[in-house]
Amino acid sequence: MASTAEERPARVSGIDKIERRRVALAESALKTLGELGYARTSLREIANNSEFTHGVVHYYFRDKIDLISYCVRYYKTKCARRYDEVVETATSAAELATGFLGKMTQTLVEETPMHKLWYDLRAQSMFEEQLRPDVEEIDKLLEAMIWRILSRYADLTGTTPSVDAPTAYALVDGLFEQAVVGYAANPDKTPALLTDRLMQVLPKLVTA
Amino acid sequence: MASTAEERPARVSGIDKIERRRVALAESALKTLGELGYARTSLREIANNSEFTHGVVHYYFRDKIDLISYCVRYYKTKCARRYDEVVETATSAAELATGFLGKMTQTLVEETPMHKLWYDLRAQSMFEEQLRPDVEEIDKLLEAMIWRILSRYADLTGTTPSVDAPTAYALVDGLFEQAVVGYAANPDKTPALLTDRLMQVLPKLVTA
DNA sequence: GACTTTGTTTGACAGTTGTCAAGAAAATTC
DNA sequence: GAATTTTCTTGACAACTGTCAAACAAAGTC
Repeated sequence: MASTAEERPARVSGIDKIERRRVALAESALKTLGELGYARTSLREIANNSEFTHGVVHYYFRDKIDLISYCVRYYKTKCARRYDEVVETATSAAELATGFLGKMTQTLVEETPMHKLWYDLRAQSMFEEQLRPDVEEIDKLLEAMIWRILSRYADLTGTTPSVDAPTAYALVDGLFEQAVVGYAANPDKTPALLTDRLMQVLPKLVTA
Repeated sequence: MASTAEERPARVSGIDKIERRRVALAESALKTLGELGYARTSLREIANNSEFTHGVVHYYFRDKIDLISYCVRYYKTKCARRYDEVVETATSAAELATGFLGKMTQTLVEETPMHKLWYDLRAQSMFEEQLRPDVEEIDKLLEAMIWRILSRYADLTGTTPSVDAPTAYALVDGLFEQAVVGYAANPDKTPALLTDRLMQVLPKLVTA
């Protein structure tokens, strides 16, 4: 839903320009959102932390939800393919596991604000209906992502997944969310703990 | 942290009265918070949905965080012992499993707002440091709760848990959170799905 | 029954929020 | 290079926020 794009009589090159402006705004907004969270982030705060004025935000986005919604969808396109390379290039189960866990702890550490924001927005979507379609879409993407990994893992070990895709996603996501929440209090040990726990769990998700 | 209780020169009976008032305020606040979520709930909204005026809120709580903090701790005392009876009375693994799952789907359905609020607050705690100690405490309580169930389950099946307590909690919590988020969109099928998925997973958390 | 303590109401404050509109500036078109 | 369209700035608005304090009511104390 939302995010009006067409409706402007401008020439073709203008649409691209508008889209690029939108992306710039979204990137700036995501930075602020990641730091402050949904509840504490205002349009003015977003504008202040960017090179734009608060009026511009309203020129490119109908309202706040439109902006957030756009941000969420923009963000999704950058993250759900994170493990694709690992899945495609791994030639053994161990290689896949270490590659997967390496990338996962890496994004946990390097993109903490984005993950915090994601769990925040998913929680908000329980109260704000307008966010629900976007959140649902991302959840599906992430579920598919986990499923690709697990399928490949099963292939490489000569086994088959012993849980369905939604279950696998919920389990892995539970561990990852725990790590994201715990990372603030304990940034040193959390990545290793996550790795350890996923290593414990992964073999249990397949059966010979 | 927070929630000033002593510091009042009142007589003993007065403290109880104050505490009872606090509880009444907290219960009212929890109702509103559960419906609207943390971000959209203001002190005035809380007061409006109660028999009190917004001034009273400030008479019993130093500020907003103090109130929320109190609410969270009050809420926790009512929920982390939810499965104790089932754990103590079950005489077989099957009985324990069905009892546990029954209670879990029941609370999912009957106390949805509270669970939504919990996940919301946990997300907020990533951005609001003052909430962190309370959230951490509840998380520990819930972890212990899950661990009691899993231990008993292992006893009754003559096995031992194959994952540690934080892992078990993260896995079960992942499934439950998925159910809470999904419940809004699909209240009919979600409880059954949760039951099914937990039934798949539970046996995998123990080894002979 | 006067007096003090405790509890509550009410109204106000300063700040912030999302939203919008009028007009300046820049870009584009002819 | 004038006219027009697109982009941006600025300032304003109404509503809402957390907080507080002064006036008021109730209860308890001597």
